[in-house]
Order: sequence, then C-alpha cells, then structure tokens
Amino acid sequence: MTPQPADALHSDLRTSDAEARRAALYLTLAQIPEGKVTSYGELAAVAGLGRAARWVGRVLSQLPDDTRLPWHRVMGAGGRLSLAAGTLSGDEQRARLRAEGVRVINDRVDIRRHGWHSAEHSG
DNA sequence: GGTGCGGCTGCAG
DNA sequence: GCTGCAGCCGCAC
Repeated sequence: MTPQPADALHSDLRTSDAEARRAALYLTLAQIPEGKVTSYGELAAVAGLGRAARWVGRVLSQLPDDTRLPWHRVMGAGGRLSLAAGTLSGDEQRARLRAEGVRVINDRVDIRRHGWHSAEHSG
C-alpha cells in the first residue's frame, strides 16, 4: 500500500515511525538472554531494521546510563568488541559480559559459544 | 533535498 | 589475523 497523507499527517507519521524503529530495537535487544551476545547488524536485522547496524550502534550509544537494556550484549560482527578498553562503556561492557559468564579474550567473544542464534556445540 | 556522520559489515592485501 | 577501503541505512543539519 502507498498512502499519501497530508503534510501535517505525514510529518506526524514520520515521527511515530522513527519512534517505532527505536521501540523495535529496544524490544529486540530486550529479547537477548543473559550470557548471550549478538552483533549490531544481527540486532538490526532481527528488529526489522535491515542493515541499519551503524544506526543501532548510535542508538545504543545514546542509551541512558540507567537503562535496563542489555546493550553490553551487542558488539561488532564476529563477536568483536567495538568499544575500546579504557572507556566507560567499553569497560562496563566487558565487566557485564564477564559477570554473565561470557569470556572476553583480546577484545573478542566466542560467538560459537555465546552467540544469540548460534548453535552450541555440546562438546 | 543534498551532505556528513556513526559503538557497522564484508572483502581484499 | 590485522589494516585499509568501499558500501549501506537512517538520522540530523
């Protein structure tokens, strides 16, 4: 369907749409179980945002410090931590991951083991 | 409506 | 396996 609403309505819908995208992102992010991790791209795709991986990263960076969302379970493709050690968020992410049993080695995580949608090799 | 900017991603050297 | 480069998407001037 291709509706053509008036400017005012259109603008209103646009605003609503933007918020909907963020909401979808938050909902999807909240679905990630403890001890599991995913990538910005994967999160974006699952949230229905397509390849808006970078946008996801930006949104996560804008999250408040008191957020309950597991933003620390989101990293670069292949389980690579995009946040550098030494930064508040970077250190926080490592600390939280470790607290959940996720071993962070050399700025990387074993997605084979902790990947959200990755099949675990029991052995 | 064109331009720049990300906590990105995949490919090539 | 790390570094460099181009591609993509959505958002803010």
